[in-house]
Amino acid sequence: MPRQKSPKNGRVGSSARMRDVAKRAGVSAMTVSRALKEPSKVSPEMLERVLNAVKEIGYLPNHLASSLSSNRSTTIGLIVPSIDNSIYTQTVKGLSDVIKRSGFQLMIAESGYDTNEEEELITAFLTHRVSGLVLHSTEHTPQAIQKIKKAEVPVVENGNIPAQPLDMVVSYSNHDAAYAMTMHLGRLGYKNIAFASLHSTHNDRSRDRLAGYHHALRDLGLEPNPKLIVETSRGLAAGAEAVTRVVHSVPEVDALFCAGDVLAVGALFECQRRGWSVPDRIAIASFDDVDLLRHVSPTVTTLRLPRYDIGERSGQMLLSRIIDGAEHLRGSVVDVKFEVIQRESA
Amino acid sequence: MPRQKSPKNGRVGSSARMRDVAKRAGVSAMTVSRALKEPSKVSPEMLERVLNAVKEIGYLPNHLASSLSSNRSTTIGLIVPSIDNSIYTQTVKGLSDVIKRSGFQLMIAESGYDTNEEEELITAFLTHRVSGLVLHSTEHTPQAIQKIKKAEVPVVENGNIPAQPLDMVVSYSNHDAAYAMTMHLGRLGYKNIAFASLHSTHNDRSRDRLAGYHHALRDLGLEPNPKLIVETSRGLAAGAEAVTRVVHSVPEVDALFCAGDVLAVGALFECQRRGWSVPDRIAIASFDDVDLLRHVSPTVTTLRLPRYDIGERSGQMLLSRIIDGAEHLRGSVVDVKFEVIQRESA
DNA sequence: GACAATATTGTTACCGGTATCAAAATCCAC
DNA sequence: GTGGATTTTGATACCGGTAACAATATTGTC
Repeated sequence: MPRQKSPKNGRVGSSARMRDVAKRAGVSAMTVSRALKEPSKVSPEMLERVLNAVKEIGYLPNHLASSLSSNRSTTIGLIVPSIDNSIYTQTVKGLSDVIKRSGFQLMIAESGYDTNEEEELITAFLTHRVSGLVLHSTEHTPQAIQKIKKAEVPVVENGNIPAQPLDMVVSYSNHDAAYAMTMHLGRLGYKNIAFASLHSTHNDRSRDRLAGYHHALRDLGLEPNPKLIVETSRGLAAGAEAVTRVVHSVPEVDALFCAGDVLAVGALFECQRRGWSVPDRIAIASFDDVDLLRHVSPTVTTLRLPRYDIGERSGQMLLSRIIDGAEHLRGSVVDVKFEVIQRESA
Repeated sequence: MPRQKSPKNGRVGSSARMRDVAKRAGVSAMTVSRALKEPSKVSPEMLERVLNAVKEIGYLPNHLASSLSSNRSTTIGLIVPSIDNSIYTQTVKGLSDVIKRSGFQLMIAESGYDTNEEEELITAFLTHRVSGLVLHSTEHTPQAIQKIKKAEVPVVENGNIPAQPLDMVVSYSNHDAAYAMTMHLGRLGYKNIAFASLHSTHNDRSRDRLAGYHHALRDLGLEPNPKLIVETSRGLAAGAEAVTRVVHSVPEVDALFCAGDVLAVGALFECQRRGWSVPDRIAIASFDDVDLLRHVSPTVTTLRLPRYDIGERSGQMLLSRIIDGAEHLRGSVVDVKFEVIQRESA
């Protein structure tokens, strides 16, 4: 009779093991495992005995052991540039809502718009054996790319449509969106359209937006003017500053396209302080449809980007790959729709 | 000579194991483990050989195996009522910044202000063997409490100062904060102070805020008037609605304390639409110092709650318990400071 | 009622690390 | 140079599950 295998005396009262449940139910550990994971493979009476024992003992399965043994985990890693930026939180929520339904857990980390930081986080996630990754970025270090390829983990990139996707992509095109809004302003008759962007993020998203702006100017037959391009930082104050600077260098400016964050609101407040009529003195357009833009006066013309949907779609595709092994999704690029929302400010 | 123990043919190219590194470096697996975890316990030349082998093979340690074997994990679970509410994201960032430095990972989930949902998430986190929990809530189901106690996991509660803490607490007092702001309004001479709160969250936080408001009225010698209390939903529109409703039922109202979310901004916009002067016709005060409140005109009087600090402090205390076994922290309650920020709106 | 097919349960080895203790190497003082 | 203390390395069992296969029970068919 093999006595207690583990002579460990310090077993914490906390964690009952599967074999404890098994003993209590008078079955083997394997039957317990099956009862919990594939109830259909177990006879009804066994199932009941096991479930009772689980409840009596207060057994909590150990996901670490389970994942290690079965070589599959139920965690998904998400890396966003910034955790406290409302732009990303909607996407996070979309993703969270989807994967929660499948019993997956989300590991979230923040890269601070830094690809080296991102690489470290990817490494950390891989050591935790996440079964999928969502990267709200389309720029990565070569090492990061290599590690991901080697780990053979499905990945979704968000935030832009990259020229060379890592794997799957769900995003709008920053180029196309900026192009659409600039064209919209041009068709409304504005001739001196300024462009404000965030200098803190010299990434492909900013560059593509700027390219879209230039592309639209060309198609509109307008002369690009470097003085109409303002780089600024984040926040309401920065939006105000953008107005000040562009008006100072180009007094005849008649429209300002704020391509990021809440810049447009800051710009609008600055115009109100100056007593300027928007859009008569200067039109204002924004990039993201934050709630606020509908409630200020005048209401602000902007782009509607389906940020929640992007998270949701990303989650669905990732889970299809992980759970159903949907290999046909490998490398697919979903270019989601956006639309220009015309309001009072332009 | 024991040949390859595992006859498994389908080893994915992805994951080299510690023993692969060991073989390459010509040492035992145990030496590799020590070289990576406790380099001081290994001779310099061994260390170098191991690190080279790690690099050559591209070895990524397996945290699942490590945690299982050592019976300690490096993940921390965080449950917030809502992922996309900016109020919580600052706390999340504070926590994230701290634990990232220690190499811990954050698992984040959203309870939707529902204690049953919270219980499920707590269970899920415990199956993942998180080494600590942060709950942005102070109300829990009895089962949730029981599971946490049984698992013997350190916990930090945020969001309020509960009468009966689960373990550690880092928060401001909702009662005291609402009391302070109401007293402030009273001392400024306002007599008919209305109170707007969120009906969607019938939790202890809302109740304590209301209690603080009543307490202050009593101390100010003001008669409480049920008609001055408005319950509303979230968002800017709700703030506007609060103004409309309270003015309709109590025309002589001279101050509105918006105890949540961005209600105050919505209320302010509504006043602007009506052409009312703030604070002459009606004063407005808010509960949280969101950036916006400093940029609208008039600027809005509010409370400054150290939300980032709360996350930071929570992380520090949790890590002390986990890493240093700082048992003296068990049950400690940190009542963080807040302050009234007087601006133009009151 | 006999036998093959199927469903149910159990046994054993292993997932990839680490705790523990034993063995070997190195150090130090006298 | 010797013996004991200390440091460095290794062998082995085990963490708590599951895959794979074996053993047993049940079912269906003619």
